[in-house]
Amino acid sequence: MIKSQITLKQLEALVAVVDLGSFRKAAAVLGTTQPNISNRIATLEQGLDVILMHRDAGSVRLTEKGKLLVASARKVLWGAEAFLEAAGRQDLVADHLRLGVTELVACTWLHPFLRRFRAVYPAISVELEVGLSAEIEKRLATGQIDLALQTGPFEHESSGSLALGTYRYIWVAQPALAKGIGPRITVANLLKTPVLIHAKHALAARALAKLAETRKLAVDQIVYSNSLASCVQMAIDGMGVSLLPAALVREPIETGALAEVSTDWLPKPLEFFARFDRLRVPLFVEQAAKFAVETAQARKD
Amino acid sequence: MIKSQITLKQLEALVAVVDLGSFRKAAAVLGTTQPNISNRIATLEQGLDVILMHRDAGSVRLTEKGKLLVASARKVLWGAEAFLEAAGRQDLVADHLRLGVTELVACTWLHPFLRRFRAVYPAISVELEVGLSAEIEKRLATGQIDLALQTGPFEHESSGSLALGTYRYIWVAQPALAKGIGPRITVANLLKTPVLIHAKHALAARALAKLAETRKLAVDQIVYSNSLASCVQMAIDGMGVSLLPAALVREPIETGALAEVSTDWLPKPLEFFARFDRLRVPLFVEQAAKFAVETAQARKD
DNA sequence: ACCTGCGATAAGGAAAGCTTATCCATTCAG
DNA sequence: CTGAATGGATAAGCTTTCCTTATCGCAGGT
Repeated sequence: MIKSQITLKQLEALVAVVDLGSFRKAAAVLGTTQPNISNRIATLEQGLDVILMHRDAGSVRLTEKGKLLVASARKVLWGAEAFLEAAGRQDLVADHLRLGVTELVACTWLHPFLRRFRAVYPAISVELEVGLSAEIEKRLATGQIDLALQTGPFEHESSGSLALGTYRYIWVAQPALAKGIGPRITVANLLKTPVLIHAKHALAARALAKLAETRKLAVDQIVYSNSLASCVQMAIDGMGVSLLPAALVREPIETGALAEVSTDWLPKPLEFFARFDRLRVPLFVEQAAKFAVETAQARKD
Repeated sequence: MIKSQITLKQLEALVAVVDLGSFRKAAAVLGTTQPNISNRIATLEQGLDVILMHRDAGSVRLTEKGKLLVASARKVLWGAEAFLEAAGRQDLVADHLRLGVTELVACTWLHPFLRRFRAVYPAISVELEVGLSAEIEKRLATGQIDLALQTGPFEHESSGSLALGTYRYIWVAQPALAKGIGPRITVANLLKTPVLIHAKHALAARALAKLAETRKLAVDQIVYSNSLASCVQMAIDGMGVSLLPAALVREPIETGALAEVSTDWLPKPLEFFARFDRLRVPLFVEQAAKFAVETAQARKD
């Protein structure tokens, strides 16, 4: 038995204030008024006989004890969310999923993934961020996002990591250009035409550069683009051959906008993972990671 | 955010009803009235749109979903208790500690242990049970007690287990009897007088029996007692020599009521452990186990 | 059939929780 | 230095929830 009138609402108010840095914002998010939040925090403090935060007009700074208690309060709320899940009422869990994905994910199965997630968690708003895998990893490590759908390898380990499958590369070019190059050629020949490649794919781009160096190949021009979609477009426009994940160019190949170029060399396939911090994150994030696995599997090619 | 007005009180009512098997008892324990409990459960059910239990006058049976949710509700409440602990307000956590101990513990450091525990958790009532180690282990395995202070070895593993130290045995007898036997003798000679031994100490009693068998020793009489205190008393009364944990006979030896008998054989020391189910139990049980370690250490001899 | 023990229900009152309106302190611009 | 803007505390009144007392209907045991 708990001989105290602490309330889930009070704990909710506490973490909202801490996360948003302001009573008024917390009130807005929780759908109530600032004085009410003020009251919940004050009641909590009185009930515990503890000062949770110093509020000098314009700033809210947690006390040491406050920091401790916020962490503990989060666990209680996750437990409550898990309870609602167990009751099959995910619709009553309203929270944010801060999601970071790479462009390849965004261009392939992100949409069906989000549909699936929203169907199960209609009340959870998704804050989406598309970026380079390295950027996303950094934000995951600093706790700025909850779930990362990104490519390996990683600098830091994360306590939760599910494999999403691999994505093979292919060389593609505008059909006219491809025909000019011929059916089955060597990379040596390929490099005599401009190459469009995604800079961020550290592995693929570096592997190609190393290959050119060790084999002492002549290189016409390599265009690095931070945007995969741009690579596809430039390839379609006939600017050169491009090394791209097969999944990304399936549609332009089917419509004849691009043609595959067979060569004697391809980089290792990309490996994708759903990553999160198992200790720091509510249950629905883990669930979202599982959805990602299923969605990615279904879309596999 | 939780878009539901589930309340800690509701969850508390739920687990109380399940644990006590009755709305009225739950009301009594939670310090309120039966209609109030009725209301809390009903409100919870309506809020979740779930039927938690069937109540045919005179019996309360959980539904399948109910069982699931009770487990989840417990976790939330443990989280809330942990929150109060983090706030340094253990006094606001009122619960039961169902404690099983062996007689040796009860006769040595149980009291200081309980004092220590009550000082930190004044609101937690302790339900104490003294029994044979095997009995206690069984009750721990079936979830009827939360914490066991018992001797190894164990039939089943438990997810939480802290070593409490070892207790060596010594042979003792009434001083007059001890003097008659002599200062340093063999077990062979010792067994010619009646031996008082604690049946439950499977290891010690069995070791002695085996020794007698392998060495083909003549045995006068072995008295098995399920009560350690009785062994001590019978030894003091001069009924024979007794093999007992040293800690238990320190006081009668100091007052001269008993004297140690040196022999060429002693069983292996008793090993004590504090055991609990880490997954099933609130935080204060783990804390209690730590107190047991410290208390046992302080009393070590 | 009767008594006993259980949970559900109804009605009134007590105690929260919430909102509107206002106040006071700090910060920053001009 | 001043005035607007921002952010939290406070007061008063109202709404809602929660809790208690009293009573009912339903089963099982005798």
